[in-house]
Amino acid sequence: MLARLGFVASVLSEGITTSRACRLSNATGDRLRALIAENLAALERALAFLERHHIRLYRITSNLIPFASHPVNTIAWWDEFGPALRRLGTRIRDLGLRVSTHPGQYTVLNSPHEPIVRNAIAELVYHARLLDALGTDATSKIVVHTGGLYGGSKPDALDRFCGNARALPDAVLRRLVIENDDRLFDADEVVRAARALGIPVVFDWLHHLANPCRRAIGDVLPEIFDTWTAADGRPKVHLSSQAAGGRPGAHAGFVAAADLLALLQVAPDDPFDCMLEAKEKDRALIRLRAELAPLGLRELDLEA
DNA sequence: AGGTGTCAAGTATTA
DNA sequence: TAATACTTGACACCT
Repeated sequence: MLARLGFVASVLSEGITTSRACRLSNATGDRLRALIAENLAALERALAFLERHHIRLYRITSNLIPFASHPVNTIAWWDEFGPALRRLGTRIRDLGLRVSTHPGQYTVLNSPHEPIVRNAIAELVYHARLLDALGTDATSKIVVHTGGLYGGSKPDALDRFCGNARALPDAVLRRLVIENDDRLFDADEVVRAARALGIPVVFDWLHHLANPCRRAIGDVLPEIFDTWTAADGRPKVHLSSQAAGGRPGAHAGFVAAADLLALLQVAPDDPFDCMLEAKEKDRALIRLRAELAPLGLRELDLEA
């Protein structure tokens, strides 16, 4: 059952971007401060948009604080911008909004290379610090992939992931969730690692189509939903449609209602949150809603 | 002002 | 060994 639809970062229909950035070569303290202030102000405008459209699921960009985990950024931004962050957090809570983050492809916790793991940890600590500074609860998640193979076996790669994950600060681990990817680790493999760690799994529909697990997904999804405890909040899935003509796994601009209907066919009856990963962002959400309405399908939380 | 090459970071594939 | 895709937008330099 569909509880909420959400989207990622920019609000295209209002030209709001929350990820102003600069090049490393001109990342001075002043420049970074100005960018942070701009991004936080943009996030506030994004929240107003979410309120107007009764959208209660949203992914905050990793670029909100530029170079947050890079040594060039020595700003104690969580202090300096603490009041602004707390204000945003209060707004988020008042809206009943569930926010999450999704560190990018360079955050690889299972790398056999120590400096890369160190950087991944720094990036995850940044994400946790951001969500903590907003004062969101443990239903605000940080979504990561499990990483690469490095010419070795999948069990070894997942063991390395679990070992490094277990050593993370609790502030990170309580928010950490893992997602099936479109090339290596399928839904079934990821759920086994997640159970070993006691953390939830975000199921990604398009990744599953590109990289399906051996077992029937209808049998795996109940196990995935079960990884979400009351403290973690509702199960969350990622939904996108295949880009026509793109390589398998490439995101389309919009999300086809048929993909959501197919997901609902195989998903358990429990309510879940659904993050749309589409190039057209908020426009994709609005359009999908419009396509669902005639089918008598709406988000459960819109009733409340 | 607009067009375009480039950008912190990793991994894996292809040439 | 080197280039490139992934995904992605946005900067920054050039015309």
